Amino acid sequence: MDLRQALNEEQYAAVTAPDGPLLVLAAAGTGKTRTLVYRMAHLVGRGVAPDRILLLTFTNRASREMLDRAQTAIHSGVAGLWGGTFHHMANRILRRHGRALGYESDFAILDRDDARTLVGESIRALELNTKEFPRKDVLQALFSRAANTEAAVEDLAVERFGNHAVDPDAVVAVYNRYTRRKRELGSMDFDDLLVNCLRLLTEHASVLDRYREKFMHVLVDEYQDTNTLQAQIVDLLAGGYRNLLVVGDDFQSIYGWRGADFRNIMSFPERYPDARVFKLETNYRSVPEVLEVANACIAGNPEQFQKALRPTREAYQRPRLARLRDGGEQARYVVDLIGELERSGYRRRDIAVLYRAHFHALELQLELTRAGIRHIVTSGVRFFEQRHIKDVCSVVKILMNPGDELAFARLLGLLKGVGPKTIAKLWTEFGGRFNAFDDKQRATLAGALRGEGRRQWMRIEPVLTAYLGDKTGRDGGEIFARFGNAFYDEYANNNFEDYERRMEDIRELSLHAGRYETLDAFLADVALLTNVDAETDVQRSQAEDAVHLSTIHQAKGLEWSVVILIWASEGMLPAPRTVREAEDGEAEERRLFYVTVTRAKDELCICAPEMRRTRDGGVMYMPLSRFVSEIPQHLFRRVRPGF
DNA sequence: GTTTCGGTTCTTTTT
DNA sequence: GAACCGAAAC
Repeated sequence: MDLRQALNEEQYAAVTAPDGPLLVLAAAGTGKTRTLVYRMAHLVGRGVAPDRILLLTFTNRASREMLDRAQTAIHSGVAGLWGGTFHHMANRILRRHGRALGYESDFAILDRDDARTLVGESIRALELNTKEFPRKDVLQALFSRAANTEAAVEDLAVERFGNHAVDPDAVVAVYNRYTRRKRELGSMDFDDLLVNCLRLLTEHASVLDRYREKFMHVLVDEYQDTNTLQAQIVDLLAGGYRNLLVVGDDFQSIYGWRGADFRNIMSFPERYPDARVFKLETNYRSVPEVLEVANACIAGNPEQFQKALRPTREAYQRPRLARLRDGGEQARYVVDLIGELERSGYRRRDIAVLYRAHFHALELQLELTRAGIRHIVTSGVRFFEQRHIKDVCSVVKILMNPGDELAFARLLGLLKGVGPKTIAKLWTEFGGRFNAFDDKQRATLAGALRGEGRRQWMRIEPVLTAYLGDKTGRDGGEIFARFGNAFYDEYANNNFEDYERRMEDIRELSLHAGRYETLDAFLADVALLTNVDAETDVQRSQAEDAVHLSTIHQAKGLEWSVVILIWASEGMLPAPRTVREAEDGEAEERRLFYVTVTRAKDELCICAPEMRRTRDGGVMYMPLSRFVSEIPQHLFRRVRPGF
């Protein structure tokens, strides 16, 4: 492997840097992934065993991509290297050592939907479910924010609801109850994974020492999007050998609302005074005209590292700026544009349409369908959070973990004539554990049901007992098929319009589960794999030659020949709520615009409708997004579609 | 007493 | 859609 040949000067310096803390400031499109992959290869080449390396990434997709590429680059392979998201790593450590904090190794992970359910239950139990009191999803978001910023729930409640008629103490009461319920269920939500991992490393020196010793090298991708918990975890883990490499770009920090603090990357040199700093500024991705727009955009956020993206590509043409009448005209314009691009040689898979929020794309989806243009939407609903997926997973969950109240409730709730009351009564009667192997419990359950619900249950029961009977575990996917045949096929057919698609999902799930050695291992992953679908979207759009539709957030780390941004209008981008409520809202929204621009290799087209129908039937005029109008207009090519 | 159904309202971003 | 509420149906 010839590093000199594979890398430019900047990258080579970072890849071959000696041990010790390293900060790589990698602007968009400058070969950041490449640098990380080759650094891993370099370390292994120098004799570091792969299992002494920890690679922390922001998404599962990024982790997989890097490990795949490293595998190719290194002849001896990277088997044993720990790679994944912070949540994955925390999960792995906590399964092993969580007992020190009072958790069993088979603790359940609550996904967002589960967490919301528990919060809702707490609100109800405290009889706070009035019109004035915040809804469960609002409070769940607030609790999450508190965890990720290490703030007190009470402070956030005062800040958020102080001048409304909401009592902060009541919010705290809900929080306490929610926390207690989580403990009762022996479960953790996403945030607990991080919080508890940090606690474990802080309070249990033996655990900390073990991992400090293990991880001789720690590499962190997208460091600008780490929050305080994650930064502390990294500092602790790397605290022994101090071989810490962090890569990031403060200008692509777009997760502030989730507690990410780009000051982590700004202050890295202060926390590690001996850190070497490398800058990657040579951009290989985009044509100069696109980079000019990106550079002009940076100027809007003066308090950040000012850096310039240096182009390497030939001059091409300026990005288009299309001012359109309304969403309908925009949708038709995008369809026409795609046709035009296809005629000039682009494939559909080279094209992405990006937007701030999922609902911005609704109109366009209809128009694309009407025009027969294949497209793939990276949807807002995570694969494993969809109802039908959670329904069939509940069968496996209750089998593996008899104390999983949420799974029990979900499964029984599918039966005709069974509602919350019946479920609660049974659960109490069972003493908080349902063991499908227990004949008496099964008899009680069957006895409590009548009519159609009972008939349905009698068909489900053999699926459970058969599973426990033969203890297969190996062919994990089988149980989904059996449950489908016995009950869910019919249920789905009666309850879902898009029955076909959902059953297809379940077959897919069954295959996926079958790839795991045990169902336990599958379950441990399920909650964290919420994005399985989104991460295969890229491959799907490639394979099916489809236009890719995605939020800007989910486009992070990706690139396309052609990027079309829709709704670059005030009121849509920036999102008004962020500007209003978040401290650095406008700056972060500007970074979002920057991320959009820097995804484009050849063509960038910015669409900005002038009008939008309001709910009450009126019409709202929308100026051009401030992020577009603050940029020198001669950098754009104005287009006026002729209608 | 429970469940189910129908009408209404709102929709930022996600591990 | 999906979350919520109130009314109808079982």
